[in-house]
Order: sequence, then structure tokens, then C-alpha cells
Amino acid sequence: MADEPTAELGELLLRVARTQRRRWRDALAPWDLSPHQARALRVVVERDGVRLSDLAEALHIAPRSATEVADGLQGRGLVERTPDPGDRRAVILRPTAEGRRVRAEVGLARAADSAELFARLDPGDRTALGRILRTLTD
Amino acid sequence: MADEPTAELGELLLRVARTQRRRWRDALAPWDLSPHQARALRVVVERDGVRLSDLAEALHIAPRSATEVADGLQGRGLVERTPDPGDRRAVILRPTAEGRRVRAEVGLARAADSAELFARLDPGDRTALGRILRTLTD
DNA sequence: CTCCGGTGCTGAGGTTACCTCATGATCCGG
DNA sequence: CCGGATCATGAGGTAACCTCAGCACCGGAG
Repeated sequence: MADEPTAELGELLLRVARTQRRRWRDALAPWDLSPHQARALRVVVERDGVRLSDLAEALHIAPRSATEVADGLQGRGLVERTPDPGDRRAVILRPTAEGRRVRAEVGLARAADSAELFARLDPGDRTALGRILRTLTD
Repeated sequence: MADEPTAELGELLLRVARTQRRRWRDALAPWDLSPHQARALRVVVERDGVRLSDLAEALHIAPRSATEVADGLQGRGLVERTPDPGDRRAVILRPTAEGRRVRAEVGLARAADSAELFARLDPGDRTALGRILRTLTD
């Protein structure tokens, strides 16, 4: 077998990821959420309340931009701003009941979409892919 | 080993791709090119002249936006606008000598970066990864 | 040839998602 | 209790997209 050219590997990887991201964006359409907002909602729900500055760090954006993401989610009634009892400067973002519900639905949709994408791989390949990708992340 | 959960596979894939994109963006810094501009330059050089509308299609952006990308590259002296001899409405984007040179350098840098990223895989895994990713793109 | 519905590029102007910098409130170590 | 850090946010900027309208031009029908 010829040596796999790494440049092409990189290209393939980006291409598959691109497809996946596009699929995800489309899957998110019913809730009118951007991928970024969905990601933020996920963080808020999973940690069950986050400081704005921590959310910024989790999303790798500037603190000021986290304010805007929070505005968007709050405008949709998915999160609410509450004061931090231990620090009156801080704002804690908490999921609303609706926020939790949407997050759960989105999670299911995402899982279904992922399953569909990887269905064309046989179990062995899925295992191998997982192992290889894990090797590439550390 | 337990069945590889597809949701996690999807996450891993996006994560590796994210790392790769970040690396690529950093590798591009010396030329002060955005990933998008580099991609456009590559198309122009490889086809040795492209209509703006064809460039738009290749980059999956609106025709109007291709004009802007072209402006950026032209401003850096990497491409030039020439009339299409067969259709006076059209503009053909051609690489300049500098454009070809930069494209070649960027290509080398990209290849080197890719090689570095995938160096931690043994040849067998690289082959497997290529095969699996190809399965996922069609 | 003349007309006329498409095509190709771009000016004008809008949106989105980021950013930096400045400000006021608050926190906390000394 | 004071001065430097930290927190969220207002103000304002930028990059990369978009749509819409307009003008030049194309190519086939009559």
C-alpha cells in the first residue's frame, strides 16, 4: 500500500468535519439556534449555572462577547441572569425549564444525526476511528 | 471494548478538525492571509485563471462575496483581474508571479504542518484513517 | 438587425459575530 | 481602609458574509 500522504489526510479530515458541521447547523434549525448558542446552552445546563466569565472561557471568546451570547439565550427564554450570592459583581447564568427542555431535545437530535453519519462505518471502523482520533488529541 | 458511541465520535472529529484549523491559521500568519484567502489563492493558481463566479462556486460563497475576496488578493498583489476574451461581462482572476510563489510556499508550510500533526500515527493508522474518512465523504 | 430575458460583476447597505477600550461596582490582600 | 484586580457591560470598531439593484453584455427568437 502506498504511503498515505498526510496533506490529503488533513484535507479529508477537514472535509468530513465540514460536512458534519453543516449537518449539525441544519439539524439545529427547528430551534432557531446557532451552533454557538447551542454550545453555550449546553454549558449552562451541564454546569447548572455559570458565571459569564466562565462561559466566555468555556467558549473561547472574550468576556464581552459572552454577554451577547447570554443576551441571545435570555431573549429566547432559555436562560436567566441571577446574582451570584457570594460576589455581587458577578452574574450567574441559569437554565430555565424551557432551556433544559430545549437542551435535551437538541442533544437527542445531535446524537441521532451523529449516529446517521457514522452508520456507514462498520463497528470495527468506528472503534478504530475513535482510537485514532483520540491519539490525535492531547 | 464497548461499542463506540457515535456522539462522542462526532465530538472527537470536530475537536481534531478544530485543532487542525487553528494550526493552519497560525501557520498562515507569516503571509498575513486568512484561511479563506489562502483557499481562494489556491483555486486561482491551480486552475490558472478563474471567473469570479466560478471562484464563488468553488468557495461556496455568494458571487458578490467573491468580488471581495478577489479585492483582498489583488490588494496584496497576488492575483490580477483580466478580461475574458470570449465574454466581455466576465472577469478572469489570474495569479501573478508573486501569487504563484506565495501559493507554493503556503502549500509547503501546510504539508509540513499536516505531516507534523499526523506524525504521531503509525503508517497503518494513517492508512486506516484515510480509508475511513473516504468512506465518510460521498 | 432588433428585441429581450438571462448572466456577470459590483455599488450600496445590512447582519452577525466577534473584538478592544472605558466605566462603575465590587472584591480582597496588606 | 485603600489601592490594584476582577466582573459585567456600554460604546464603538472590524471582517466576512449576505441581499438587492443597476449596468453591461450575451445569445436566441422573430
